[in-house]
Amino acid sequence: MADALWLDDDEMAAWLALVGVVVRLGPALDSQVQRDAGMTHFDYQVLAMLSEAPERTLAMSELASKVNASLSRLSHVVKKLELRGWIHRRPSPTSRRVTECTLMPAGHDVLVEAAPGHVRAVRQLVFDGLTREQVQQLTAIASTMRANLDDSDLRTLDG
Amino acid sequence: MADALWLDDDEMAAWLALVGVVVRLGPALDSQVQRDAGMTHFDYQVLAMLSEAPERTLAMSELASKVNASLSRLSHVVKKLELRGWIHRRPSPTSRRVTECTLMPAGHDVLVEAAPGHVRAVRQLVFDGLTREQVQQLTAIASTMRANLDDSDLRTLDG
DNA sequence: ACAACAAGGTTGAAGTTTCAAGCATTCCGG
DNA sequence: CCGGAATGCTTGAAACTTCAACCTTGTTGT
Repeated sequence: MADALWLDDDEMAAWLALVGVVVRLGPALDSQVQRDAGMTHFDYQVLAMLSEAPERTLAMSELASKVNASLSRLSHVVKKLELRGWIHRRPSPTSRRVTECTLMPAGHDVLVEAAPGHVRAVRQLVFDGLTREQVQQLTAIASTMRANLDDSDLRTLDG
Repeated sequence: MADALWLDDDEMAAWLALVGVVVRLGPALDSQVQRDAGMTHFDYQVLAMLSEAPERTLAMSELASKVNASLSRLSHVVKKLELRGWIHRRPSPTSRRVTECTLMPAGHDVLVEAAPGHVRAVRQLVFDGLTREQVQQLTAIASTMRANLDDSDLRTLDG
C-alpha cells in the first residue's frame, strides 16, 4: 500500500465540493417535501416508484431496489405509510413469500399534490446554472463513481 | 412557473446517476471506517477536523460548520466521543458561552490508525476511473450545486 | 442601565435507520 | 424426496438524527 497519501489539490477541491453537495442534497429535498406534503423524501420516492409501476404495485424487494434501500428500512417505512392509508400490503397470489405493495388512491392524491414542488426543487437545487454539457459530464462522472461504489460492496475494500 | 414538467432525458440520466451516488457514498464510507476503526464516518470527520486545528482544538460552532452538521447533532456525537476518551470538552477561557473541544491523544491514535484505510477508500470509491479533466469538471459542477443548495436555505424555495 | 434580541450550547423526546435475529417459503443437489 | 441453502420479508432493540424547548452569555438600541 504505497499510496497512503492524502489527495492532491485538484482532488481535494473536488472532494470538498462533492461532500458539500452530498451532505446537503438529502436534507434539502427532505425539508421541501416535508413542507409540501408532510413526508420524507424517501417516503416520496416510495410513492413515486409505485405510481409508475404496472397496477401501481410492486413486490417489496423490487421496490427496495428501486429506491436504493434495504428491505428492512423499506419494511418499516411501508408500515408507516400503510398506517396513513397511502399504501396497501398483501401477500402475493403467485408466490407465498413475496409481499406486494399497492399505491392507494389517497396515496396517489398526496403524490400528485407534492410532485410539482418536488420537480421545481430538483431543478433549482441540482440543475440550475449547469450547462447542457455539464449535465452530460455529470452523468459520466456519477456513473463511474456509481460503478466504483457497487464494486466495493463485493470486494469489501480491503485490497 | 410554467415548468411543472419532469426532467428531460439528459437530465433524468444525470439525476438518476447522481441519486445513486449520493445514496451509496455515505453508507460506503461509513462501513469502511466502521470496520477499520469502530466509528462512524461522521465521527471520523470530527476527529479529523480537530486534528488539523491549531492546538487540536475548536469551538463547537466552528467544528459544526466544518463538518456540515447542526450544533445539536454535533453535541450528541461529541458527548459520545468524550465518553470514549477521544475528545475533551471545556468551557472556553475567553468567552463564557463557547465550549472548546480538544482532540485527546487516544483520539489522535485511533485517527492515525484509521486514516490510511479511509484515504484508500475515498480514492477507490470516488476518484478511481476519473480522468484529471473529469475531476475538474466535478469541482465546477458540484460547486454550482452547492451554491444552489445554500441559496435555497435562505429563500425557502417557494418561488 | 435595561430591555430585547442574537449567539453558543445542551437536553430529552420523537422519529428514522441499522443491525442481528428469526420465520416461512422456495430452490437445488443428490 | 430429503436436507441444506438461498430468498423474501418482518421485527425489536440499539444507534443515530432531528426537533423544539430551554439556559446562559453577549450585543444592541435607547
